Amino acid sequence: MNLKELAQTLGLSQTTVSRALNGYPEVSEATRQRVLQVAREHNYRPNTRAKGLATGLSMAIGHVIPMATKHEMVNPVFADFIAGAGEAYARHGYDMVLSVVEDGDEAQVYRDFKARASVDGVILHGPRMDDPRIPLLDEIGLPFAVHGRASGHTGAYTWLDVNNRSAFRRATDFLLDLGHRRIALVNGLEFMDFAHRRRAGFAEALAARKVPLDPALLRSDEMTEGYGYRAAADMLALSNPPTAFLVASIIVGLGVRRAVEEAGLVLGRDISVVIHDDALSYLQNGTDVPIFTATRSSVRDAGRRLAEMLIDKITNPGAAPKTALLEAELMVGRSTGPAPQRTR
Amino acid sequence: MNLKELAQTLGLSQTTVSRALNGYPEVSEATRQRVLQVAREHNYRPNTRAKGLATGLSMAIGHVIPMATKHEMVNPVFADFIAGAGEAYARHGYDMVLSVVEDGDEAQVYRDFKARASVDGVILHGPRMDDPRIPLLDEIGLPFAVHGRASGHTGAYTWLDVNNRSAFRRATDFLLDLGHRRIALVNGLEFMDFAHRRRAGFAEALAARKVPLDPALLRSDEMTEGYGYRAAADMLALSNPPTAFLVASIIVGLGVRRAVEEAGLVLGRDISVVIHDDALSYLQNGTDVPIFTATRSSVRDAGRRLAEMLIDKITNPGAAPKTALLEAELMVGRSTGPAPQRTR
DNA sequence: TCAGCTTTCCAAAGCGCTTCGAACGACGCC
DNA sequence: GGCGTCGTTCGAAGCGCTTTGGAAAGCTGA
Repeated sequence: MNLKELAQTLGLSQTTVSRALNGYPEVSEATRQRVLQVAREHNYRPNTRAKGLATGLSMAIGHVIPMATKHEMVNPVFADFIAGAGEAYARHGYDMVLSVVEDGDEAQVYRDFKARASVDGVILHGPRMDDPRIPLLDEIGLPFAVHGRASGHTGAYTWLDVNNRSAFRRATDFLLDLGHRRIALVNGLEFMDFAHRRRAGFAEALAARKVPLDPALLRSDEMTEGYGYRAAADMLALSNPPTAFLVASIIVGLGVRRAVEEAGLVLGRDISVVIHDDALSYLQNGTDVPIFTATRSSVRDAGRRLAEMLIDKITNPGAAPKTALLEAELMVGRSTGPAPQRTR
Repeated sequence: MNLKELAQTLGLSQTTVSRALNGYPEVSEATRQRVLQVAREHNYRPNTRAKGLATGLSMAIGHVIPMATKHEMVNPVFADFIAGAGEAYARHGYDMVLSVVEDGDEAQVYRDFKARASVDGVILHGPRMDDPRIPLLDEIGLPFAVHGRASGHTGAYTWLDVNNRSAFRRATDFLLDLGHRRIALVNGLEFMDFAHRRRAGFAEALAARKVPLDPALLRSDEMTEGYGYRAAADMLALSNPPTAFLVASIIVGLGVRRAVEEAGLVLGRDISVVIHDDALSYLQNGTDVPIFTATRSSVRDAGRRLAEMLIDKITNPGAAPKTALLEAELMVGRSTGPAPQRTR
């Protein structure tokens, strides 16, 4: 059933039917109701492509999923982010189109999106320090919103980020307050902007208390369980091991826990661990008392909000870019405790 | 730059340019080269919607992500499946469109996909026993391919599945061979087809050895870490606890391990655990020796293959539906060992 | 009654592409 | 020389929708 047929069965012109369906005022309430009624009966939906062609809008938003070629790793945080964004899109009638792409080929995908006019805007994931994609998108004129920020980029753009620096500063302070002095940072890849900021927050807190930062206690890699395990196992084997770990994600945290337990140590007594928790739906950090003490910020929520911000930007192209900086909650769980006395 | 402009700059008709770009034979090699050259220089890409409108194809494939309303849970396996499928789509010039939807509203999404002609086919995720979506898609005439199968559905359709029954039968046999007699099954939700088949394989193996199946050792729920923990903790507290666990996924397995270790038991010595491992990129089951003994089958690979199968079906609508049954590998890791003697 | 509004509806153009049917030379053949 | 054939190119219709610019009908007030 297309518009023409629908108009015929109604005995009206396409114009009137189209207007009735799209809420234009120049059609009487009576005919509008009649049109809506019959359209519903026939489960009529306007053809997306025809509508898009006529309006010049695609009512779709693109997400480019970069795939780390190194480990063929897909960021597990995506699933939840996209679930959140998807809710917002559904509410506003947008489709979500995904493009999985090898790490370097993103630029071409954005150019294609624009040239083929297949999306009205894109969400930029995993921004790096001084991310080249931001000027690129500005240049090709594709509206975008960034999940995170890109330090080093001057100029306004729409973004939503967790305050990673303050979160990790607070987490470090928390461990320092418990008496820990040898604190390890098991970070993500530090060319990623969020990891860079986390490290800054960590360093800041140590410096404020004049606690030296030991390079032997810094790790940075892709956030897998195996990485957490190896990093923690290595550092626990040091002659002067850390008493606490600050860990980039719950997945890495699971690896750290494995190493701790394999070393015969007890989490929350011998070794304290604070993670950053994205509140992933399938890896909840405990239901009652959190397993891990954590800086917490829902990535699904971030998806929802950032999608709204992008839609807003698309519908009001003139407005100044909006930004949102979310503070993470610091939730105390069972993985932290006072620093053990120096008897080990 | 659109076709009209491109044709003008070339001094050719749109027809000729279009034909040159789409590889039709009735254009001389000389002009074709010239057209390709100039098109490349201007980074020309045909407008997706216009092309789709003209051809009647959308060159897009839909994925509906059902979101369990109960726990707002998003299946973590998606990320990897989609990465695999995305590769195939990219290779064949298809876009991937995602729709996140609450558990019950899927039917409407499929109807919309068809009515709006926004996709050429869909991938069906997480089939249930006797899944109503299969007849629905048949009825509305939208090509589809199922990741998994739906027992109870007669009639041919395109699917790709892991042989869950044989995988779990073999895993159970493996544990039985090690002397285990009290084996617990920490399964997924059993109205899901895969979980149902796994349970069947498990029961089959026990029956073949005349080992009674104790209902107290059966659990079934959404596959989260917390579920694994609670299920294992509960069962370990029984007066007659299991010596081995057969676990639905690595995430659930992590929870089981937590419970085992919290009970002061050692994995692979006191308690054996076999998981099903989807080879998730961010939760690798060890790099060298697997942490968990596992039945293993890459879900990313499944995504890649099933996407190819669907594209094949879309391009050859006449052909009989293809199916693929993958055997999981049984990989021995460090989480299993001989059943402990009855001294505990 | 009639000009002047409103209200309600419509015909047709246009979005950017594909594709059918036809035109136009050039060529070979009888 | 006329005719069919082949290779190459083009004009124009059509995909399903929105939207502009009217037009017809109904109403108002002088």
